[in-house]
Amino acid sequence: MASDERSARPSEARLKLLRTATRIFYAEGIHAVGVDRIIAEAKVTRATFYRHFPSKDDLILAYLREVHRLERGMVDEALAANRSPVDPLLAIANSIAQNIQSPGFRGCAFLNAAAEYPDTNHPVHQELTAHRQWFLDTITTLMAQVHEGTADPAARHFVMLRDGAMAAGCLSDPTLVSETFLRGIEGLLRINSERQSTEAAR
Amino acid sequence: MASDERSARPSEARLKLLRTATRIFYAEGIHAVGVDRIIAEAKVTRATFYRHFPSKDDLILAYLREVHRLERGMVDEALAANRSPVDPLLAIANSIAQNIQSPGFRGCAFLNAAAEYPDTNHPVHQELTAHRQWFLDTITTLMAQVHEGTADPAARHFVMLRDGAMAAGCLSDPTLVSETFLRGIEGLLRINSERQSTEAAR
DNA sequence: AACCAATCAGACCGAACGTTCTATCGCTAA
DNA sequence: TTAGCGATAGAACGTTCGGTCTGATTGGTT
Repeated sequence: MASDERSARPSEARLKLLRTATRIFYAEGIHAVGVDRIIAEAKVTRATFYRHFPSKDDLILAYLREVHRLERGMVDEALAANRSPVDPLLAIANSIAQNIQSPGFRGCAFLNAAAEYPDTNHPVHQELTAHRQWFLDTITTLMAQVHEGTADPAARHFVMLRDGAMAAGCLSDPTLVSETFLRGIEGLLRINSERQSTEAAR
Repeated sequence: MASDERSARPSEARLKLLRTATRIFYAEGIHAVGVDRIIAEAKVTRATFYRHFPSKDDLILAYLREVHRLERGMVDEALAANRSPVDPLLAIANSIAQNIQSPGFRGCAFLNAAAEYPDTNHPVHQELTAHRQWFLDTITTLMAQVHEGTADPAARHFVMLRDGAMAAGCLSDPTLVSETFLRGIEGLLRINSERQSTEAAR
């Protein structure tokens, strides 16, 4: 039965739409680009667009989910090549640093979206909040394997450095930002490994 | 001569416009709010608006300059009560932490603007870049009084933590974010003070 | 051959966008 | 008093916004 393809139905047009939207939304912002622009660059008609996405908001959500999928893939790669417990964290940090230095880097898609959708009840805001929670949870789990006692604050520290690096990466020299970020992560992981002795005095 | 008031001419209407724009732009974003909304809430007519601001972009620039003025005032306060060299840095960090926890906090106005105006040639982008450079320079100068050798990377580290804290402050628990931020700053300043002995081996 | 879903082409909708216009009002200086 | 000027009010500009609708054309399945 060839008609039973509801699991594998990428629908060429939908793919083009999503690819185009991802590129333009990330590069130029969400409110700044209209539906006309996207269907023009995707070489697709209005009717086709509204067949696949009931509204622009649905396309925006699909865009964020696509970026989430890509980032999750990056994390999974770092997880797959895990030798010692701290390696995945360093691998993720290196991946972030590499991302910042890559051409066309425009910051964190989710932080950018948060700036445009401050209303916490808006689906877009909730989508990005969910992504951030997933990332924090992932880092916390990894951090717990380095030092259980301070996993939570250490993970929050990691994410804070990441957020700062991603935010500043396209506003000043990406190389310097990456260096600062990696130095910060190294320091964080070093302190977290050494803390066992000093923390006992508290 | 009462006509010679070109230095002190706030022009009630202009003040209302700027105050309203600052409040709404910061709370809801820039592209998301139109001129209609601002003149309605400021209780001012279109003609009056366009008398004081040639275009919406000019109002946006005035908004950013206003926020810059406020932040500069905060830094000046921290500078005024300087006892030891590290005190101003801690005062600034505390002020940031307090800001994050204050009601209505919506992140960094300049990072939010950067998300909406990625074009580096746009006046708005250049305005926020100038602000960020000023802040980095300020922190670098202060950091140089703690330890000259590592002032530059330490200042970048400080700013990165600030950016991360400001970005995340309205996306998760502000109290936790503030704590994480202050812990990070404390660690940074402590390391920077202790580094003299360990850095010699490099 | 007949069908059906997807795509295309493009006119069309009301609303909102940033901006300009005309005209009136109220104050102050000459 | 009057001339001038900034603020007021509000209609209107043309464009773009997100979204709908009609109708023709395609291409694979039955």
